Amino acid sequence: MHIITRNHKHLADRLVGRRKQFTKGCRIVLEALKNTQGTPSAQDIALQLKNSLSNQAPGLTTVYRSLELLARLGIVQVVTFRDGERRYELISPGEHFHHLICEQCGKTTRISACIIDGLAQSISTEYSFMVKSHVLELYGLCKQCNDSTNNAIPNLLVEVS
Amino acid sequence: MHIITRNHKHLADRLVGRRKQFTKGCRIVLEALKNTQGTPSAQDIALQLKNSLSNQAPGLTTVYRSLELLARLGIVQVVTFRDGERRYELISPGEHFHHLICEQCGKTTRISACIIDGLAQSISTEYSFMVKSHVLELYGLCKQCNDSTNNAIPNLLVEVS
DNA sequence: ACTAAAATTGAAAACGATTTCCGTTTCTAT
DNA sequence: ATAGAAACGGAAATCGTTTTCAATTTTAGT
Ligand SMILES: [Mn+2]
Ligand SMILES: [Mn+2]
Ligand SMILES: [Zn+2]
Ligand SMILES: [Zn+2]
Repeated sequence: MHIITRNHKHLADRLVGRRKQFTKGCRIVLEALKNTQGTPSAQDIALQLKNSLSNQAPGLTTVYRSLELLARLGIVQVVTFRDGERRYELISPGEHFHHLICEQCGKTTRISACIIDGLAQSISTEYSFMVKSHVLELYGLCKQCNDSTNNAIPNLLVEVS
Repeated sequence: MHIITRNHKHLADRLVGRRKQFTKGCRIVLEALKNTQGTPSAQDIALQLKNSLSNQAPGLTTVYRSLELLARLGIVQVVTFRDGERRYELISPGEHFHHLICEQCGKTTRISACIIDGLAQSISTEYSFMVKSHVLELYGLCKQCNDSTNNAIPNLLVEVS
């Protein structure tokens, strides 16, 4: 906890609004996100903490509140896939990711490829809209699922919509 | 056998799949979508129908069921913005849209500009992932909101994150 | 260290969108 | 007309998330 406090001390200065402090709960949630790969939901995190920390684990409410703060601080990205559940992943401030989501096995893959550069410019001129952020998620089949599906039903159509 | 069939009717429904017919409820909901611009939620639609058709209006449950069928038929696109509420809009089969969402006034604009063409190909080769569909939504400020918030800076800035 | 004020915590309750249940109504085919 | 199948709709359930609020912990002033 000392390490994390030191590493993110600069963030503590920016705390404004409801949540004012970078608390132990936040530190624990941040730690959990660091140690987890994937894109867990708040309940995933709370459960994992309950399993690893038992009675020391922060409650679900605190997990939600911590995630909200971390997101506001810019070190957590909130992502929502088709099931509507909010999921969270660690980022560096200013960074963002997109995802490949397998519709069959549910596996998600972070990708940093971003296509916004030209688009934002053309949107700006065509619609007079200032793009400040964007969401891009790609749905389809991962290699394994695509292979196994093609074996069962050979030559399935390749549709890009 | 009648008793058993009746008691487990809901299970059988789930196995076979739900909606089978294009019913009056669907027709009414479809009509409502045609006459509405914007991207209404199921509750928006139900309320509007209640206002216009009074006791003839389909109930909220039927609105949900109709929207589900219309989406499955490919003539309704389901979109979810940051508030997580599902919204619906009419499309031609195979068609899809993206949106500009003003973070200040909430105005949304459909755009048909699509960036998937090159991306799906490069994703396929780099990640062996078959892209079948995608979600792209752009958040920012519409012209009016941008002008009123930064009247000091008349030029439209393009911030891409 | 003491103490009062401020902030955080978490269990329970509230919330809101969506889904499920199930009795009633409508449709369809004979 | 009749029976079986499907749809309807209101109530209840579900589920992720937020709010409430009393208790606890932390902070800041002395
Ligand atoms: Mn991007
Ligand atoms: Mn597209
Ligand atoms: Zn897969
Ligand atoms: Zn606006």
